Amino acid sequence: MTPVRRGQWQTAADVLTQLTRQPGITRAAVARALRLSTGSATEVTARLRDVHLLTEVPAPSQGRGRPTTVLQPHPQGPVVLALDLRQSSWRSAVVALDGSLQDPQFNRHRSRRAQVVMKNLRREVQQAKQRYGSRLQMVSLAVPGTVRDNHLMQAPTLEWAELDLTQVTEGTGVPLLAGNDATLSGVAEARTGAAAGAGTAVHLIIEVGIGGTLLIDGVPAQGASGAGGEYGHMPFGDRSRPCPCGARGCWDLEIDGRALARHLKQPTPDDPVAYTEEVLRRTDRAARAAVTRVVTALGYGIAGLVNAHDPDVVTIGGLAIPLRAAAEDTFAEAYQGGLMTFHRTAPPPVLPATHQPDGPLRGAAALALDQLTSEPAVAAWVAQR
Amino acid sequence: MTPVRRGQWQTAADVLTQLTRQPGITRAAVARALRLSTGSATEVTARLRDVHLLTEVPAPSQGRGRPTTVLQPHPQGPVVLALDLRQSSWRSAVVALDGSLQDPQFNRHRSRRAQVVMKNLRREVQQAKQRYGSRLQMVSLAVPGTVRDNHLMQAPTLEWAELDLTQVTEGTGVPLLAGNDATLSGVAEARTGAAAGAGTAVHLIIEVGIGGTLLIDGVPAQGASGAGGEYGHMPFGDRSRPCPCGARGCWDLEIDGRALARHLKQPTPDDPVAYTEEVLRRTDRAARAAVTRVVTALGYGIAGLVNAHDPDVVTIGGLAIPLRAAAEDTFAEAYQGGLMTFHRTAPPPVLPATHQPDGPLRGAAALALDQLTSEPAVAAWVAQR
DNA sequence: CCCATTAAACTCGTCCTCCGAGCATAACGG
DNA sequence: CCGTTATGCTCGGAGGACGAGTTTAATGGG
Repeated sequence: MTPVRRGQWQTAADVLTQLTRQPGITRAAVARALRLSTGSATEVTARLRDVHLLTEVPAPSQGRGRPTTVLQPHPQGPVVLALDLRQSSWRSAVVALDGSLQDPQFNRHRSRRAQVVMKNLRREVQQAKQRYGSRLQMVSLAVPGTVRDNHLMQAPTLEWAELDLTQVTEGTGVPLLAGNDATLSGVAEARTGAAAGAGTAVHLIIEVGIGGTLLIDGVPAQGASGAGGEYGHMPFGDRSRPCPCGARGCWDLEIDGRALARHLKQPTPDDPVAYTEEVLRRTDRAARAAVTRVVTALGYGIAGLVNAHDPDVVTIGGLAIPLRAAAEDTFAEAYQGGLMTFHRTAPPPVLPATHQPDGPLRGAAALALDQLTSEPAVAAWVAQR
Repeated sequence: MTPVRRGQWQTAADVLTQLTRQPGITRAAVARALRLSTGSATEVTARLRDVHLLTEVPAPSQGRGRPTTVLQPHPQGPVVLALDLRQSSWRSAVVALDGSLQDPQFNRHRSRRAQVVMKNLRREVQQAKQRYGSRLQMVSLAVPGTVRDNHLMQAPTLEWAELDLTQVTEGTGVPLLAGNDATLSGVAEARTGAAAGAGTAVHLIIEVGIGGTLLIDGVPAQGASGAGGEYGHMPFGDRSRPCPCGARGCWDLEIDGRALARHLKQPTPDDPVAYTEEVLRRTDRAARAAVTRVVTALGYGIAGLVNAHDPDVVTIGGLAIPLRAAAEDTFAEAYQGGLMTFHRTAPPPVLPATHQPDGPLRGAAALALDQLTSEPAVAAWVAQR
């Protein structure tokens, strides 16, 4: 086998990366972005066409000048299977190099037992493998829990024990990329959502507890083993209060349905999300007071994260959006009040996430595409053919 | 986000980067690390020699085989002036491409007034410019305060108002790179210190308050404007307590000399560092109890950061080292107790920083060298000659 | 309706880097 | 002293990117 020369496909890989970042981009736009001469652009696209990585279709003309072409993934090009596992359902989509979700599927769990769910996911992977063969280059899986080296460590909503997620791709030989759903929805926001273009972004999502991630140039800070972003377990709260995670005083305990129930002197709800929505609909003083306390804890915590990370923007998802909306002034006051003085003149905006239901799926796809459009992966794809 | 384009001098830049990471590295070792053929290594070193970026000296032979050469910065090569501004003194050193500190200087402030100190620093820069001419490619400045876009925003120890730091290089045309001292000492630890080789590292240093940084692959998470890493202003403390930074409940207020004084019911000390050292020398019960409280706050806070960032290693500097040493069991208990369960089997080690006094200077140099050894900078150096 | 204008694609010679194979060299050690 | 070993050196060749020159396909004013 001929050894692959260093960087041979670097520019080709860069072109593909552009395609994933801006679906529907034209060849001329790519050339401008990468500062390629038109000659180089001609050559690199021809090469990519030859190896079935992209096709070109005439672009609608925009004013004078010879019309350019729109770059599109090749119909025989590589694809990724993106999976999003949730508490009561799971979703899947096939993703080509432009990041568009094809053939999206939604399925309810019939059983929530880990082994049954795993089996269903494995079947989905096997079907994709059958359908796409060697075009299927990667499976990317979002899960609602702490992920570490493709193992699920803690999944409070699913109530599963530690679980090896690689069984999802077992027998297919397709590489797996598993990640936390909050982290991945953050990736989606940072790439094509409310935090698009931000150098540093903080993403937070409240469902049961709070999840999130720090994103630097669209790349999540995953930590040593992929378990980074557990902001819910920073001790922003009352240190006397134990958290199921094992620590004490976690922020988690101050900002979700369990906190509302505690403030309302009710037992811990079975479904904290539904419970929160219910409390948000109430208009009585006790409910409003409980919401105020939770929103205050949210605003202060976000301010602390802004102090620590100095992001361009903060994006929030899940229950954080209606919670803030229910007490906007309270939130603004807590957020401002928690900021260091010099941040106050132009505090980073706290924006609602734009990808809401698709976030984890799109983020999972984006991280997989990062790998597929790396130089070694492109070189390997060419060699494989 | 922006893909790295492989320019003409990419491999040459890679070689120089290797040199900054491992001073005294041999040509053969570089070739192995970068997977270059011996032919390419010969060519790239010859090219770098031609443009005065490095020289080679015979390496002491290590066993059989033709001896290789040690790569060294060229005597006419580019240099960086590294400056470390402290509360009562400032240091400087000239740094060549191997990161070694040449001509280190130590100076006490005669006056601590901002304008006087700035003038002295400017004079140092001008002298370096005179001595090194166009070889002086960058000035890298560490300051004990929050830095944002080369402006000093807050400097509690210096008691200075907001200050434009670019005046330090005014008139010389040399680019300035200013950064927080704690951040830069973290860079030094992550590159060549206690966190060397760590993918994700958290660095914390207590002097007056606590400073620190998150390092990913040796690169500090600087945030949108360079003010990232203000971990001291996360609300790990008592929310009723206002912080001079403008926020409330800051961790800062729980872990330094000011916290000790509060616990001991004494007025806020003028010099919290000296005060802390004094309390650490005391053996009475009240002092021990105060230290215990502070060390507990330190351990819990670090655990929270570990939960959030999942680092390979945590490095601590400044007063954090003697504080922990004064109550090791207390620290270990708080640290363990604050971790999420799955972190407890193999918690990241909390190691004392190894670069102590040189940290900021070495970190400042390292970040400047990152820029000098980038492909565009190498290409620019070649074009300039 | 034609043609100047415009923007982009295409062609091709050249430069540059890196590779690999073959050869040369400088150490060690029996 | 010579075989072994690791490395450096030389040179032909491959391939990507550039840039200058040319061609092409659109617009829009006269």
